[in-house]
Amino acid sequence: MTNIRKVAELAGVSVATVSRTLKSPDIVSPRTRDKVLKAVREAGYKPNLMAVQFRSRRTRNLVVLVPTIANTFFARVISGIQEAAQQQGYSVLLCNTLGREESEATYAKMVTTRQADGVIQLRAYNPFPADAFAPDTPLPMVNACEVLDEAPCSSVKLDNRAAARAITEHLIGLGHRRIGMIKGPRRSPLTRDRVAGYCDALEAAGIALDESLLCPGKFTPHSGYEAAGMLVARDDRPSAIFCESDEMAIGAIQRIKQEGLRVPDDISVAGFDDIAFASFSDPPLTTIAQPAEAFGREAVAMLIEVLEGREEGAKQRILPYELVIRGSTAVKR
Amino acid sequence: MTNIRKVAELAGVSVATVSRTLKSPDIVSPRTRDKVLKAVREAGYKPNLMAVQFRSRRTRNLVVLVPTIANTFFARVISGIQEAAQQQGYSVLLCNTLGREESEATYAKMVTTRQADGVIQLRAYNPFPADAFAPDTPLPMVNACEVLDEAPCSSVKLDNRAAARAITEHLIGLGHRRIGMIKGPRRSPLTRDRVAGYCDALEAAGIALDESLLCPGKFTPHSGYEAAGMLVARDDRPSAIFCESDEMAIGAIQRIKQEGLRVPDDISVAGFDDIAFASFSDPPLTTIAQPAEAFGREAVAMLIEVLEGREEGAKQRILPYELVIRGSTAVKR
DNA sequence: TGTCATGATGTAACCGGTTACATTTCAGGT
DNA sequence: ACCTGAAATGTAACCGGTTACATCATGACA
Repeated sequence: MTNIRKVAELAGVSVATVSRTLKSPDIVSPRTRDKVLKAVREAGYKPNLMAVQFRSRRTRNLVVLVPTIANTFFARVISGIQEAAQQQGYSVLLCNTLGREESEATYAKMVTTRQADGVIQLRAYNPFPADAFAPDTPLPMVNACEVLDEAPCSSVKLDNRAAARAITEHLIGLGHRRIGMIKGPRRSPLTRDRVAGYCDALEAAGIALDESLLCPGKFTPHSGYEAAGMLVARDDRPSAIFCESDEMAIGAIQRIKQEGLRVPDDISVAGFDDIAFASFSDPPLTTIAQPAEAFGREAVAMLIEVLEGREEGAKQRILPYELVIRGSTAVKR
Repeated sequence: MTNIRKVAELAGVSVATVSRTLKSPDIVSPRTRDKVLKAVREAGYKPNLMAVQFRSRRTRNLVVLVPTIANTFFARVISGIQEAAQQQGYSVLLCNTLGREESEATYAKMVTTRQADGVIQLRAYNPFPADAFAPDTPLPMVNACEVLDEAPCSSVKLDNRAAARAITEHLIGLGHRRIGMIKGPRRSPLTRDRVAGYCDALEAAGIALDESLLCPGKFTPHSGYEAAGMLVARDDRPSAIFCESDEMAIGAIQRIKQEGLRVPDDISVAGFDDIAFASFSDPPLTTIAQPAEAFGREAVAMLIEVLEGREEGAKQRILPYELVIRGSTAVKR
C-alpha cells in the first residue's frame, strides 16, 4: 500500500512536506507543491484515514440508534440524518436495536471505544446505565423524535401534545363526541404527550374522558388492526378513532371495513406521521404531517455543535407539525 | 483518557502483559491476570478501537450503498445486513445514495481510504470507474438484490425471471389474456429480468406480446398511480396488471378505483416484494414474497468470506421466492 | 552444580499520518 | 559583505495499541 513515505521519497521531499501540501497547500512553495502533487498522482496515493482518525482522535462517525428501520417514519428521519451528516463530512453507523437492550449497549460502547464521536437516538431510552461512564466524560448524544424528560442532552421533537390536541379537535369539530384512541406502548413519552393532547381537546370541549376508549398498540399495522377490533366490537363504539401512527391507522381501517362498517361514513379514522402510504390508503388518511427529514438534519446539526464544543447546555428544538385533512374523517351522522 | 500504559503502571506490569491479558488470558499467569484485570476495572479502561483498527489495518466496518432507505423493501434488506453484521462483529456504515453518482463515489472511497473493509450494494450500478483503482487491489464488494451481468463480484438475488413468470402465469390461469405490466426504469437489470419472465409466461400460453402494455414506473406509489392511469384510459384496457413493486401496485389500485373500476372485479392487480402494507391494502395484494432480510444476511456472509480471504471467485446465490395469493387478483369475467 | 527447556514477562519497533520545533534558504536593508 | 527575519523545509516525537524478539525465572535432569 502506498503511504506518505513512499510519496515523499518519490517527490524527493520529507513526509512533513507531503502532509502540508495536502492539508494546507498555501504554505508550501509552488515548485514543491507541483512535485508533490505529481508524486501523489503517480503513486495513486490515498491517505489512510484510519491513521488520520487515530491521530486526531476523531472518527467523524455518528452512531444512529433506531428501534426498527422498517418503520417508514424512522426511515425518513434517517434519510435526513444521512444527508446532513454527509454534507458535514460525517458518516452514519446504523444500529437497528429492535428494542433489544444489549444491542443498544453494544452501540453505546462504540463511543467509549472511539469508533464513533457521538450518538443520535430515535427512541428515548437510556441505553447508558449511569455507572457505565466516568462522570467526567459526558456522552455526546442527542435525542430525535422522542425525548425523555430527564435526558440531559439536546433534543429535537414535535410538540406532540399540541399536535394530538389539534387532530382531536378536528374530530370534535366534525361532531364526534365518542372518540377512541389507539395509542403506543405505555412507557413511551411520545404516547404520554399525545394522550395528554387528546385529553386536552376533550376537556376543552366539555367531553368526559372514557379511559376504556384508549387502546394500546405497537405502532404496527397489525396492532392497529387488533386494537380497532376491540373498539368496534363494543356496543357503545366510538364514531371516530385517533391512531398514534399511520401504520396503526391503516390496520384499523382494514379491520373496520372487515367488520362491515365504512370509513369515514360510520367511523372516522385519523393517523399520525403522514407516511408515504397515508395518501394511498382507501380512504386517504387524515393525519398529522411531521417534518421527518428535518428531525434528522436538526439532530445532526445539534450533535455536531456539541462535538465541536460550541454548545454546552442541553437545547430543545421543536419543529412544526401540520394537520393534513384527507378522506378518512368526515362529519358525524 | 485512560490508556493501556496507565493500566500497566497501575498493575505494575508492562503494556505487553496488559494487552496479552485482554487478548489471550490463558498465556499469562493467574496472579498477573488478576492484578491486571483489577487495574482495568479500577481505571475504567476501554481499549481505543481506533488504535486497534489502525494497527490491524481492519476497521470491521461495512459500507452499504442503498438508493433510498425510504423504500420498505430496502429497509428490510438493511435490517438483515445489520443483524448479520453485528453478529459477526462488524458495523454498518449506511449510505443513502439517492441515485446521485457523486454520493456513490464518496462512499466507494471509504474503502480505499480504509474507513471500511468492504461494500454491499443494493443496486447494481458500478460506482467505481475502472481507473479509480489499482488493478492489483480488487474492491471487496457484493451485490444484493440486483446484479449486473458484468459485475466481477459475488451476489445474492432472486430468480426474478422465474418469479415474474410465476405471477404472470397465475394471472393467465385466472383467464386473463390482456395483461399490462408496470415495470421499473429501463436500465435496471431487475426490470429486464422481470419483463423477460412476463414474456416467457405469455409466450408459453400462446399470447402475443403487446409492447404498448408495458409502462415504466419508478418504484413509487405515485408512479404506479400515473402508469395505471395510462393503462386504464385505453379502449382496449387490460383486465390485469402486474406491477414490479408493491408500492407501484398500491398506487395503481388507487387510480383504478378513482376511475370508477373495481379491483379485482374489473381489473386484477399483482405486485412484487410483499411489503408489510401489501396485506393491508384494499384489497390485499397478490404478490411475490422475497426473503428480504435473508438477502441482507447472505450478502454479509459472502462479503465476510471475501474479506477473510476464504473465497476468491465470484459466487452467485439465488434465494427462493413465494407466490402469495390474496384478494387483488380474481378470475376474469 | 551446571545445562537446558519451558513458560512468563519486558522492551521496543511498528502501523501512517500530524505537527512542534529545529534548521535551512533567501530576500531585503545597512 | 553582513545581519535579520520570514518563509520553506526537515527531523522526530507522538497517538495507543500489537507483537516479534529478548530476557528472566523456574524446575527437571544428568
